[in-house]
Amino acid sequence: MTKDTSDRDVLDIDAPITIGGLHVDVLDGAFSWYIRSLDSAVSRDLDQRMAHLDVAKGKGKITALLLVDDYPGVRPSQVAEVLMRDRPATGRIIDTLVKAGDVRRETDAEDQRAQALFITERGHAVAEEVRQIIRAQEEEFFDFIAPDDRREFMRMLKRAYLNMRKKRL
Amino acid sequence: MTKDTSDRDVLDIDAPITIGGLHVDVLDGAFSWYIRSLDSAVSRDLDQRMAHLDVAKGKGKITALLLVDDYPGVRPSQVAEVLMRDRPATGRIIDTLVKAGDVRRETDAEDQRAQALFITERGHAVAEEVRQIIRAQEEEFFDFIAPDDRREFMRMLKRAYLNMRKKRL
DNA sequence: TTAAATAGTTGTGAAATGCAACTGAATCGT
DNA sequence: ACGATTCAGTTGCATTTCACAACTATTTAA
Repeated sequence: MTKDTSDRDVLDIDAPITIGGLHVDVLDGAFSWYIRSLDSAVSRDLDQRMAHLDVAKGKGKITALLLVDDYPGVRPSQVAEVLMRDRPATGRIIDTLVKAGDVRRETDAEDQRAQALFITERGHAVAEEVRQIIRAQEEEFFDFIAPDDRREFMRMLKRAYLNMRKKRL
Repeated sequence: MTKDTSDRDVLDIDAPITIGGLHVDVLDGAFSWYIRSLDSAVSRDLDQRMAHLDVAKGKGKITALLLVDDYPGVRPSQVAEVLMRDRPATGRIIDTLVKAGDVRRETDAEDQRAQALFITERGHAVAEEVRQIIRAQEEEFFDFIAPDDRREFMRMLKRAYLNMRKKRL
């Protein structure tokens, strides 16, 4: 992997993590702990940044909105699979998007049981703003990692995600 | 759909992620999305692996237990800080640990307001098993990454975590 | 043509989280 | 030394999230 550029570091990465006087290194090497903590921090931060939008407060809504924006006519069941949620949960997420006027439900022409989801004009605008916010967060939280390392990090995340998903499904 | 090509190149190192017929990385490709999805997958997986333990279902309980195991006499407020939760939430987590017989509450000798938490024999055994499970998950999870890269990936995670924490607190 | 599978909805209960208000203990200012 | 303020933890409550089960409607298979 790319050698880390220590000269850019503001934080001493090898120093033990100290929180409230405790060296949390106990949990070091615990991949899952970092993931969970990062998720918590990232989610909180995103919620704040998106507080003014109707998709705020919930990772599900954001992903669903972006999915519909990218895939006109996508089905709720497909959204559910991406979200790793069951259909009821997904249906309710879509409910809020529809109620907010960001997404439109139609019955799929080929299968009367299914629905086809479409983004509205308003929803598209919101999606654009969401992407903007995500990019901004990305930029801010990665400013301490060199571009090459950032690229590599993202690649690792993706592989980890794929691996996990493969094993669980 | 406003994904610029440089972003796509970053993500298209490996084959595109396909879920339910959708190419998901065209959709998002964002750090936060991977983090969130990974958290979801990791948590679910950990819950399953720990289903037989009384600390199952919840990242808070696990971290709290390990903390108390490593720091005899630790205070709930310190635990709260590590967990990034408020005191009520932390208190209730500790409640369940106490009720399960894994942790013992004492009043701090130096400060009558505060508590000192201690692991019980049972709790220590559970903590050991938890560590075992975490190590196992880790091993299984990373089997596709070479040890060196694994170490580097962990450093990245740790950095991201520290940076996030620094900016938010 | 009936039976089974699929898409989505509704109902319900459990769990996590966050805020405000409260008790009791320590500390600070005068 | 005493009253006010701060701090540690608890209780109550309101909100959100999520999974599971049961239900309707449509499609597919036997």
